[in-house]
Amino acid sequence: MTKNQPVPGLRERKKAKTMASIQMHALRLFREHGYNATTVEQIAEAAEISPSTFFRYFATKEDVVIMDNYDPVLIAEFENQPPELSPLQAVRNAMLAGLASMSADELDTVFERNQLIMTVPELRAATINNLTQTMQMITELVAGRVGKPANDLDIRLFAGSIMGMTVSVMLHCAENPDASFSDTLIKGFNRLEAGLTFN
Amino acid sequence: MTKNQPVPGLRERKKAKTMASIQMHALRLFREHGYNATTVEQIAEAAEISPSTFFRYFATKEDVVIMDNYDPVLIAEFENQPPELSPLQAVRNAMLAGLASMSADELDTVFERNQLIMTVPELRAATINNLTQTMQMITELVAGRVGKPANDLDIRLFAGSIMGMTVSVMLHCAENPDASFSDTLIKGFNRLEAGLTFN
Amino acid sequence: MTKNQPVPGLRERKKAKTMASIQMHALRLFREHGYNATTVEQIAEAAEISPSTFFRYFATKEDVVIMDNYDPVLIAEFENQPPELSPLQAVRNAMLAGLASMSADELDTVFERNQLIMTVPELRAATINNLTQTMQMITELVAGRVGKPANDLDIRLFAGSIMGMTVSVMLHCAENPDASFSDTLIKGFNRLEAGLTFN
Amino acid sequence: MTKNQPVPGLRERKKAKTMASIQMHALRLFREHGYNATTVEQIAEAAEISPSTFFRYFATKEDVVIMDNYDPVLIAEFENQPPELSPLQAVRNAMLAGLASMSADELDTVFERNQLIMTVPELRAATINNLTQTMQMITELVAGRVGKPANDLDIRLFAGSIMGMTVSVMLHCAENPDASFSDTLIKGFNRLEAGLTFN
DNA sequence: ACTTACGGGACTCCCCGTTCTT
DNA sequence: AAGAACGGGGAGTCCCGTAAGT
Repeated sequence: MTKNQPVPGLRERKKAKTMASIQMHALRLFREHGYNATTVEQIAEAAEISPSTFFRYFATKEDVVIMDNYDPVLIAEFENQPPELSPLQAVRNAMLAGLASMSADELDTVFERNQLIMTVPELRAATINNLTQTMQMITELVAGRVGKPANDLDIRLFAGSIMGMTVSVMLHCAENPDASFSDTLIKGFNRLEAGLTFN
Repeated sequence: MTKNQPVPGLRERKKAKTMASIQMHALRLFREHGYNATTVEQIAEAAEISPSTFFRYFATKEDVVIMDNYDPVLIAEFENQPPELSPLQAVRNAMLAGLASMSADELDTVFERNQLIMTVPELRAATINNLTQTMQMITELVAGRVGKPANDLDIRLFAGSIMGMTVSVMLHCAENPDASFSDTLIKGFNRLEAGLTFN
Repeated sequence: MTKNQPVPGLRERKKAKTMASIQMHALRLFREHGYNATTVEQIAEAAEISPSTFFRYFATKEDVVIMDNYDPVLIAEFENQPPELSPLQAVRNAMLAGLASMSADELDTVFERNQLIMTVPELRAATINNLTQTMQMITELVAGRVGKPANDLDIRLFAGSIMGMTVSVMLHCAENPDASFSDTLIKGFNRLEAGLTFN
Repeated sequence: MTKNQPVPGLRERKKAKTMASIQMHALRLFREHGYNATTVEQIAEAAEISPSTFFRYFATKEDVVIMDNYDPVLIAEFENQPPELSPLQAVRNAMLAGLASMSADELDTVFERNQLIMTVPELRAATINNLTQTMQMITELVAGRVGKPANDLDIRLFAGSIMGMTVSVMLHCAENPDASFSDTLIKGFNRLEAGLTFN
């Protein structure tokens, strides 16, 4: 299975390039004219593809903003966490490691996307829904760790709370552009760990 | 405007009746044919109104499922909570009191809607987004209690975590029809209070 | 019920006018560029409406060509036929009377449409399907006349044969522009009456 | 090209097998989810081919249902009919002989397809259109028999009437699953021969 | 006040041509 | 050379909102 890695195939690369091109043009148009005011047709034209090709790459207009490759990274990092960590600590470390592995450029994009997402209601809804799925994956990994079934209530509550906290972090960073994503996230985990008390 | 509260006025009542009728027919159609397969036109026809009237009562198709009157209840209950309670306890008690104030019939409807919501992705997204707004309100109330601004990070993290936990509860109750909403919610708050640890 | 006739309502008239306009522009474009080469968007633009409005008036692109008001005329004429006529004669007379009631202009349009229909395979298929429904109606009327149920095999065979013969007439007239529709139809009925023999 | 008829060649057989497989899966999916609700992509996946390969075997989605090999059989049988028969009798015998040459299994498939075809409007339209072409062929053969040009009106009327009658037979058999195809067809020809009279 | 007409955009699917791969 | 992937483009459906009628 180590084959196929070095040569991703001419086709794959072109596909990835097209996808990136669509995303780039879309984000630019969103920035310039707003999300709702930009039509798929315009994006398609800018990216020099047909509207139907757009939908071949992204199932919905929202997906251009929502989609990322954070999940596999997150999973990989999580599985690297030493077993002596509590589940909460393991998730925290995995998320931070995921962020740390990004280049400055990537982080900038993440930031801009976050801005957009938190501003446009539809996008926010879609993202949160997406996060739910991410958390479902976390659920399964954590379940493995603590030896419980994935549909266990406690595990679910655990994952849901982290998700909700993360949304708060995203909101906060969208409103406070100077705030560091990582730092804010750390604070969030700390508060969860402390039982959400106010001193 | 001499009309008083107890008699909401004939016009108001008719409006409420129409709204309830739309909702009833819509939920029935969703149950029978699925959410996406049911068009607004079909709902309008079933409720014997025109499609445009539908949009006078509900801004979007989603709203038929989403809309509820839980928010004002929640606020009222929250403001009744004694100040010696911690914010977490106050929110918990308010939510439970809100649930307790419902009739068995209302609870049934809530249950059915919850089932639908958690099954259909669009509805789930919309609901969670809606919950975000509810939590925004909670945020403000809690801010008043603890004497911090509403956009304070800690308050936000607090509200977000509760929201995420609540989503987990809704998901769990949708999958386990026998589970009690209140009981599950209590467990959720307990876990938050305990710092999301696994013994 | 005699009301509403003299004043068809401003709305109705506008609707009828829009419909006629769409049909006119569509047929012109089909004539100029061909049926398949003409897109709905072009028709919409020519008729100064939006594409979605087009589909409000005609369920499919084919329907612009197919739709006519011949059926109610046919029914009315059929019911006027004296009962001593054989079913075959009654249908023949009704069809001929329907044709005779048209103005020269209308007949021209019918001719042009017939030309188009028989040339474009999709249109032909749709028309024949449409004819099947017309014949279904004939079936019911004839059933009433001869005192048999509408799903009786003999009645069906009767209606089907007439339909098939009619298609032949349409085809023949499309290829021979000088042939009279009525005359050819009469010949068709005569042959059916004679048992499709060749002397 | 020394290969002979009895052994159609390995490649041909594989092609036929793929074709049959596509058809089988398609009909199953149509039965289970309906014609319109089934996409070509789903059929392709079920038959384990790519969507584009689907279109290599069948020009359109409709063709999966429509296509049969009845035409060449019909022609062969027709040419075997003794010249003393009337054209109507010759066609009837040829059609019946075609049916008689089928195995019970084949007849079952024909039946099921007929059911589907008569139920779904698009398929019905396409089939009838297809029949028109079959009748065009009959036309030519009959023209040869009676010594007239193929575009002769009488010949056309002859063919059209038979086609229409056949559609009625198909419709009737679709609604009455117990009816024998052959018997019903015989009745149809008898009525045509008798001049479509009612006792 | 309630309905109808209509616009427009998202999205799906069919079908076909071209290009790439094996 | 066969077959798969990729892409284009048009038909058609539905949602939702605005404007104009009644």
